[in-house]
Amino acid sequence: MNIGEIASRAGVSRSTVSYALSGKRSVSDATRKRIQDVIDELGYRPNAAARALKEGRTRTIGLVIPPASRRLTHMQLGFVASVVEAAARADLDVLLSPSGGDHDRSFERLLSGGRVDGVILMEIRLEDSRVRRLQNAKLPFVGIGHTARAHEMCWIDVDYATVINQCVHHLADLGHTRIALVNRSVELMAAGYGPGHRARDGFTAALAQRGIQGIDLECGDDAAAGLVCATRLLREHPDVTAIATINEAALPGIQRGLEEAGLNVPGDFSITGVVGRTWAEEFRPPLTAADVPAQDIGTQAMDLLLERIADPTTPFRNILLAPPVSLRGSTGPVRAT
Amino acid sequence: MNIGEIASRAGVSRSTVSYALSGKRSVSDATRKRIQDVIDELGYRPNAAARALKEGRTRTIGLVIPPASRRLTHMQLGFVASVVEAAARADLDVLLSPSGGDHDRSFERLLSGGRVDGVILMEIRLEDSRVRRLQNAKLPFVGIGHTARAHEMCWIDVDYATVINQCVHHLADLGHTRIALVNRSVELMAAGYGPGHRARDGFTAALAQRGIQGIDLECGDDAAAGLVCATRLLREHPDVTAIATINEAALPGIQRGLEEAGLNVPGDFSITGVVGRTWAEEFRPPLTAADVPAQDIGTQAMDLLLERIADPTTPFRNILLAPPVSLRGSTGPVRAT
DNA sequence: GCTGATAGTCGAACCGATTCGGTAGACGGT
DNA sequence: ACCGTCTACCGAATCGGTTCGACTATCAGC
Repeated sequence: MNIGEIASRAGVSRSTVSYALSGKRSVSDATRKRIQDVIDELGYRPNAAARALKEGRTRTIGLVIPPASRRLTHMQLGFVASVVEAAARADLDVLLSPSGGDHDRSFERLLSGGRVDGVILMEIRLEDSRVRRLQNAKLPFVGIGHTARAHEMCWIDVDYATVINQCVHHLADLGHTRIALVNRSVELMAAGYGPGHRARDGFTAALAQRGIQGIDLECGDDAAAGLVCATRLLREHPDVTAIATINEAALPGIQRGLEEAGLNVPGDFSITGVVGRTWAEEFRPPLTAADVPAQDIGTQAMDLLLERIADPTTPFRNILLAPPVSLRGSTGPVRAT
Repeated sequence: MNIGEIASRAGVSRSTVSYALSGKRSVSDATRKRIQDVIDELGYRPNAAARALKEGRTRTIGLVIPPASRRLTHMQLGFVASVVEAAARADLDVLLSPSGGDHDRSFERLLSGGRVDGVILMEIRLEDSRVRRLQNAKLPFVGIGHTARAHEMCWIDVDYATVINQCVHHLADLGHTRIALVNRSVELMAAGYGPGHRARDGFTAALAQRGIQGIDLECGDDAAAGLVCATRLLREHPDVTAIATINEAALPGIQRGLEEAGLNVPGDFSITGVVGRTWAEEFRPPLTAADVPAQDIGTQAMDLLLERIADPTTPFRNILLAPPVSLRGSTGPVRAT
């Protein structure tokens, strides 16, 4: 069932049906009604591929998420949810591509001719070949995260350096002088994952500013790894009294590790995190954390993308967010010994 | 840049380029190489819309998820992740449609001509108009969940009735005689959300079988609601000593409520849940729960869908899973008074 | 040397929409 | 009566692939 079928049943030409639907030219009320009746009766829906072919756009955007094997953090989930919601508001569909590596077939297809009108890229590494390939494909795209060369693309990102810097200052203000940074996984760090490296930079800078010492740890992205990491930290560095982390997924495990070691939070030990807003409250005790407005970030990424799709020649815009640290129950003054 | 451009640069006809790429007719090695060189040089990729138009299929499936406003449970997230992964393995793309209601534009687009080859539908209600609309559109689809009329469609589902029944029996075995069911939200129940109603049925049946009494509660799908729900339960029904719940999202709040009331789990109070596998371990204490194999379910849903796409006339298959209750640390014998 | 099979290629039709140019008829102004 | 303007509609081209039928050249079999 195609537009020709509708046209012949309504006794008009195909172009008239098209104009009746799009309203781009005038069609008499009588004709329009006749056409609409036929359409309603047959349940006709215009073929999306044909329309996309002719119009040269698909009204679909691609969203590149971390590979399915890796569980999304709450923050990433917030990004995905808000991008999807923003796309729905703009009457756009979202094509999901779970791909991290270079030669991911799903990513290949995204690049392929006219599959999507634009792409939002998540979990970007400092050196990320996907960026170059999107540029080569001349596909408008926006990053949630950015590469080492900030100027080469349009992005929105959390300022992990500043955020971790603030966390360390907060802990130092409370008297902590031995602080550990629990970073993302060894693999991600080795792959040059931006937030991890920027967090490390912010951590090192803050330590220097306060003249205190820190332990820099990498930790797998799940609760089990967090438990192992916390346990080892307490054993190998018993003088550490606080953790700052950007590793959301490890947090429950870190907490469990502290608990199993008989440490009370915040009485004996302090933790700060960087987590999606609304999630910090779900910890016990509620987590002192930089509350990342994941909803806003997804929405703004979508806005940036729409802008680029509308006019691909606009200069790249970069948005860096450094949400302040919200004080909750997981940090306190260092215990008097 | 289209196939004609490649053809003329390689000095062959468009059809030869097509055959060189698809391999459906023989092309001499020399010609194939010449074509491939031009393609590599120009970075040509066939237009997806044109191919879809001609072939009559898009190699894309639609995944209907709950509206973006509602946060996905871990279990649902597991479904999404595994469907996406399974689709990637089958070289299919996934189009996301966040839609619960009837007249969701994103769902409309999914139905529209040839947008997707098939659909996986999540969070199905006992009466769900989307099912009828997919049937009318003659679009192959598979439900993760099912309607009141089990025979009308192809689906895979968790047997919430049996699972909750088992939970209650387990609690009763431990001596609990006042058990509360914490169900999903009032809104979902009112909308006829299947798992909620089936869980209630299983709960009622188990109570009758054991000759004990229960409290049937509805609870919003987040931690805050869980806290409120638990607090009120303890106040209004102080004789209750155990909770069985299918409400994953409320669990952290329920735990907090018990904790704030000074109740020790499992010493004073027991909890059982129905949660995505791997998540039960992340609770403190680890949650006695029916571990839903969300990964398998997504994968199997995909298999069912591929089967239906390949042959839409196959009889509907229905798969009902009742994962056994895994004993962990959140249930124990009722406290001697 | 004739026939038949096969490999390699081309041209044209086709998928289902959109859109441009054209035209018939109605209507108003002069 | 003539011209210009609008409205309402039609026909054909077009988007970029795939695929069928046809054609040529080559080679084997007899």
